[in-house]
Amino acid sequence: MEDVADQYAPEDVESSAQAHWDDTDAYEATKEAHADDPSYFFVDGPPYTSGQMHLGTAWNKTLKDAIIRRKRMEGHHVTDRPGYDMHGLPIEVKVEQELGFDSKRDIEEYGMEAFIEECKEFAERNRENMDDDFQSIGVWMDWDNPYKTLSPEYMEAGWWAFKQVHENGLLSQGKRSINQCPRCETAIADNEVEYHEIESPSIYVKFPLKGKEGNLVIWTTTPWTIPANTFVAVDSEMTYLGVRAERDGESELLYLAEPVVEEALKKGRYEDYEVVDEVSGEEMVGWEYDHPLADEVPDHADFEGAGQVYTAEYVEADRTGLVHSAPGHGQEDFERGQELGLDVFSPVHGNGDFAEAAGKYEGTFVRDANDDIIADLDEKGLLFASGTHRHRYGQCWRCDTDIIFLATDQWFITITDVKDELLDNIEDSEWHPQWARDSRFRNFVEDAPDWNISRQRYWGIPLPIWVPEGNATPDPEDLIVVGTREELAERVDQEVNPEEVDLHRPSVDPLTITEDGTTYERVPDVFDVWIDSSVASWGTLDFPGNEGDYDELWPADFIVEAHDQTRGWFWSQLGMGTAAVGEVPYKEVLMHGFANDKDGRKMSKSVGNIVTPEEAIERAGRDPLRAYLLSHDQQGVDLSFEWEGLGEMQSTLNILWNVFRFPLPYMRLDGYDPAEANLDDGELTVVDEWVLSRLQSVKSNVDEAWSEFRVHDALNEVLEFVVGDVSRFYVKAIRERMWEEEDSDSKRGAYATLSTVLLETVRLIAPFTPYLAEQMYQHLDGSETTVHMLSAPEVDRAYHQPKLEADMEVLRTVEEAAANARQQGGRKLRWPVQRIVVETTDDEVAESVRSLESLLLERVNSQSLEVVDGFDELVERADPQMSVIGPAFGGEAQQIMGAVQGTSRDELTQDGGLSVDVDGETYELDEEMVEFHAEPPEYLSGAEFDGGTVYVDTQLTDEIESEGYARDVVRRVQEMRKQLDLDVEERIRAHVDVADDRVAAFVDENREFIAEETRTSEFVDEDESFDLREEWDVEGVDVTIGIARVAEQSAAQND
RNA sequence: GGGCCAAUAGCUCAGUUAGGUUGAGCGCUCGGCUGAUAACCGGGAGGUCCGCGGUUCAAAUCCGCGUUGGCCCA
Repeated sequence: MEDVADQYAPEDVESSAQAHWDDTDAYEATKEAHADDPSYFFVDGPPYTSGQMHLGTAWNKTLKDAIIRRKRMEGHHVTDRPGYDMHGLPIEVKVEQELGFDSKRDIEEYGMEAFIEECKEFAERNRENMDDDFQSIGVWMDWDNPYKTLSPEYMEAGWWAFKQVHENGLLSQGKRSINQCPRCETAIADNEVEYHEIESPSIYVKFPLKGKEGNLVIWTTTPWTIPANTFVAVDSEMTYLGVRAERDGESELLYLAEPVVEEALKKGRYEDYEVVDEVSGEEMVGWEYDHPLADEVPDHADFEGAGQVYTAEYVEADRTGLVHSAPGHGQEDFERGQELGLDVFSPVHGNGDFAEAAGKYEGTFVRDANDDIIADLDEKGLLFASGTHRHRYGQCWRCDTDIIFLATDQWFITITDVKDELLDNIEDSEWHPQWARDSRFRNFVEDAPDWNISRQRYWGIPLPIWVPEGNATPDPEDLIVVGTREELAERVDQEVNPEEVDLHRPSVDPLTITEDGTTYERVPDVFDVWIDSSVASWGTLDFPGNEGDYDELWPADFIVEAHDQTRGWFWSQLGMGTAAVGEVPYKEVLMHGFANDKDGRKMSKSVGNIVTPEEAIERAGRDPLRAYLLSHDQQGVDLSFEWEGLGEMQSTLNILWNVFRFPLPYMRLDGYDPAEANLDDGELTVVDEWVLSRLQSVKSNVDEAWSEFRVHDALNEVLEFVVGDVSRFYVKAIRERMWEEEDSDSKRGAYATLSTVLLETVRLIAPFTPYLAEQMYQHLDGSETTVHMLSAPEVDRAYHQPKLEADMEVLRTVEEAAANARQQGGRKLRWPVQRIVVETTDDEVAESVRSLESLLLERVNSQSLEVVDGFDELVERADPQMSVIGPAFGGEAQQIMGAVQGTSRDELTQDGGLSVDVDGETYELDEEMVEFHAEPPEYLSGAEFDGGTVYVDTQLTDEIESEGYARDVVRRVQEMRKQLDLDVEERIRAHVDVADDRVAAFVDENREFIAEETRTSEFVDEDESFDLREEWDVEGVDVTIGIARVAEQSAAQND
C-alpha cells in the first residue's frame, strides 16, 4: 500500500480507487457477494438519449447509486440494470435537423428505413456517451447490460402490455381533438405542449341570424377556425341584450351578454345604443344563423344541428359572452359537439394546410389564411372589430412550432374508465415525501384524460394493431392486437422469424393477417414514447420473453426520480400497470428535486447559468460532488447549486481524510494493524468509551434515516460525527497517547478505538463517497476486494452508553464556556490555571461535571475543580436607582449616584443599613435606592453556559508561571523544528536565552522537560553554526532561540 | 388561470410534524492551539424568520390574502 498523501487530493484518490476496482473486478465481486441475499428489485427510470449527463441526471444517478450500494450493504441482491429511453419525436427532430429536413415529405423521400437507421445510430451514440458519463461519477450499475427501449425484447414488453390493455377493454379509437404539431405532422400529448407568449389577431365577428333580425357577436383569436364553425355557445343562465347600436350613421341589432355590452360596443367604435330586447341564454338555444363564410367555404358545416345556438359550460362573461365553436379545432368545442351529437368538420390537413373542403382557402397554411379571412369578413360587413391580442399559446416541445387543434382519428387507452382503480392503486405505493403522492400525484391522476397513445411518426414502437382492410375505424372487437414476436410470426401471412424480426417500421408495415376470410393490415402509427418507459418494470426483466424473473420479482420495490416525473414516469407506470395488469408497478417512490443555479433559477443555455458535472468534478472532485448533491434534502426539494458549498464539502471530506491519516504513522512505527483492532486488547479510557458510544448512536440514526430514505440525514449524521466528535474532540483527546514511545495498554486502547471508529465510518460513508471510502478501507484493512461488498456496520448495545454521551455533552459546553472565560481573563490555554469553578443549580449538570472531572481538568488545563450551587466568592455590586435617589436627594443625586455605582454591598453596609460617603458627608440610603448584581472578583473570569456559569481562577503561582513559560519555549522550538522540516525523531542542539532573569530561572528549572519535548540532545552556548536562530516575544519577554541539527543522529535516522 | 413545493444571518441550510427567548456550517473579524499543521479550536459582529392581515396570553410555526422562485397542469 502506497503512502497516504498529506492532503486530500480527490483526483488522486479517485483514479487510484478506480484502478483498484478495474484491477480487481470489484463491482462483479460485490454483486457476487450478495448474490444469495434476498432480492431488492430496483428499476431505473430511463433517461432519454438526447444528449449527455447534466447536473440533474448526475444527481439522479448518484442518488440511485448510493441507495443501491447501501441496500447491498444491508444484505440485498439488488437489481441494478440501467435503462435508456431511445425512441420518440425528440430524436426524430434532432436527426431531421442533422439531415436538414423540413417536413415529413423529406423523410419519405430519404426513405423511412434509412431515416430510422439514422435515428437508431443517433440514439446509440448518445447512449454510449451517457454510459461513460454515468460511470465517471462512480455509478455502479450493470453497464454491460442496460435495457434499451429499442431492443426487440423491450419492444415486445410494450406490445404485450398493450395487448392486455385491449383484452381489458380499454383500447378505443376515434376522433378526438388533439394537439397537432403541423411541422412534425403528428398528434402530441398535452404534456408535450409547452406554452409561450405570442401575439394573435383578435377579431369580433357578426354572425347574422337566420329568420330573425339581428346578429350574434363572437370573439376569437383564431380566425382560421371560422371556416369550421359549427355552432355558437351561450351561457344558459346569463342575460343577453339585443341592442340597436349606431355607427357612422347606420344602426344594427346586435346580441351581446349584458355585462359586456358597453365594453364590446366601445371596441366596435359604436357611438350610441339602445336596448331593445332581453333574453336568457337558455331562450336563445335553437336560434339559427348564417355561416359568415358560407360563400368562401361552400362545404361548411350545414348538417343537421349545425349553425345554431347551444349552451355550453365554457362560456364566460368575457368579450361578447358568445363563443364561436368548432368541434374540429378545439377540445372543449369537440366535447360539447359530441354531447350534442354534432358531426365534426375539420377541413385541415395534418401539416396545417387547408384541405379541399375549406373552399377558397384550400392549400393555404391555416395561420397564413388569417389575413384573407379577416379581409373577407370585413368586405362582407361582418367584421365588428379587429386588433391583436397577446396571450400564452402552446407550441411543440421539440421543434417549437405553434400547435393547432385538430380532430383526427387516434388511438386511446381509456384510463378514465378505470379512474377509481387508478386512485385506489395510488394507495398501494409509499412515497417519500408523502405529500407528493397525496396532493400533487392524486390531483394529477384525478384530472387525467384518456391517454392518446398513437403518433403519426416513424421512430418508435409500432402500434401492434391490425384492422380489417378498407375499414380504418372498426369496432374494438373487430381488430387484432398482437402481443409477442412469436404471436406475430404465427399469425401474419408472410414468413417471419421471431428470433430475428426487427419490430421497427418499416419492416412490420407490410405484414398482413388473414383470418376467417378477412385480411387485416397494420395501423401505421407508432406509440407515444411514454408507452415505452411505462413498461420498464417488466421490460427491465425482459418479460414476456423471460418469465422467471417477472414471477419472482415484480412489482418493483423501489424507484427514484425528480418531481417532473409525477406527470411522467410515475404516472405512465401507474396508468399502464393499472390498465394492463390492474396494479401499480412499484411499491416505493423517492421523489427528488431539480438542480437549479445559485439563485434557485432553472439552469438554461440562454441564461448561461449552466454548471456541468465535468466542471464540478474538475474543480472539486467526484466524491465531493456526490456528497454535496446528497447532503441536501432528497425529498421533493430543489437544490440551489453554488460553488462555495461544493468547496465546503471538499473541506469536510478533507477533515475525514486527516482523521484517517493521523494515526497511521504511529501505528506503522508500532507495527499495529488497524484491521486486527481488538477493543478487548488494551485499556479503554472514558473518551474511548464515549466515542464508541457515539458511534453506536450514529449507526442507529443512520439506519433510521436510511429506512425512511432520508438520505441526506444519513450522510450528514456521519459527517457531523466525523467533524464534531471524532476530529474536534476525540482526536484531540488521544493525541498524547499516540505519541507514547513505549507500548502501553492506553495506547493500544486508543489504536483499537480509533481503528474501529474509522473502519465503521468508512462503511457508513461508502454509499456516498465510494472512491474515498475505498481508498481508506484499502489502507486500513483491505482484506476484502472492496469496501462495497461489506455489510453495513451494526449497532453494538454493549458499547452504547447514553448517560456517558449526555455527561460528555455537558463537559463540552462547560469546556467551551471555560475557554470563553479564559479568553476574557487573558489567560491562554497553554498556561495552567489553579482552579475552575462550575456554578450550577442543576443536579444532573453537577453530576455530569463531577463524573468527568479528570478529563475536564485535562482539557481546560486546570489544577482543580469546584462544583457549587452558589458561589460565595462573587461580589455584589451596587446599581443606583435614580428614580428613587433623584427625588430624595435633589442636587446631590448625581454625586451620590457616582459614589454608589459599582460599590460592593460590604462597602455600602454600615450598622445594618446602607450609606455612602460623598466629600466627607454620609448619606443614608433606603433599600429601594440600590439594587445589587453579583460579579466575580478580579482574579476570576466567568462565562455562562446552558446550565450554569464557569469561573476560571486566573491567579498566578510560581508553579504555573514555570510551566507556562516552559511550554511557551517548547512551542517556539517546535515551530522552528517545523520550519527546518525536521523529521519527528530527529535530534537537535539548542540554545535558549531569556532576557528577564526571573523568567530565565523558570526556563532553567524546566530544561529537562524542554529537552524531552523537543528532542534536544544538549543545550549549548550561543553558536554561529545554528541552522536557525530566532527572536521571540513570550508574554512580553524577549527570548532568543537557536537550534541546530545533530548530524550523526540524522544520518542514523535515515536508515 | 389552477394544483403542489419553497422563501429563516452575506452564502447553504436546520428549526414548522406538536405554537413558548431562531440555531448550525461556511464566510468575515478578533483571539487561541500547534508533530492531523495549507489542519484544528474559541469569542464577536451579522436576522423585518418574504410582505400584509387574522387566530392566540403567546406565531418563523396555525389560518387568509399577496410577492418571488421551482415543478406540473390549463
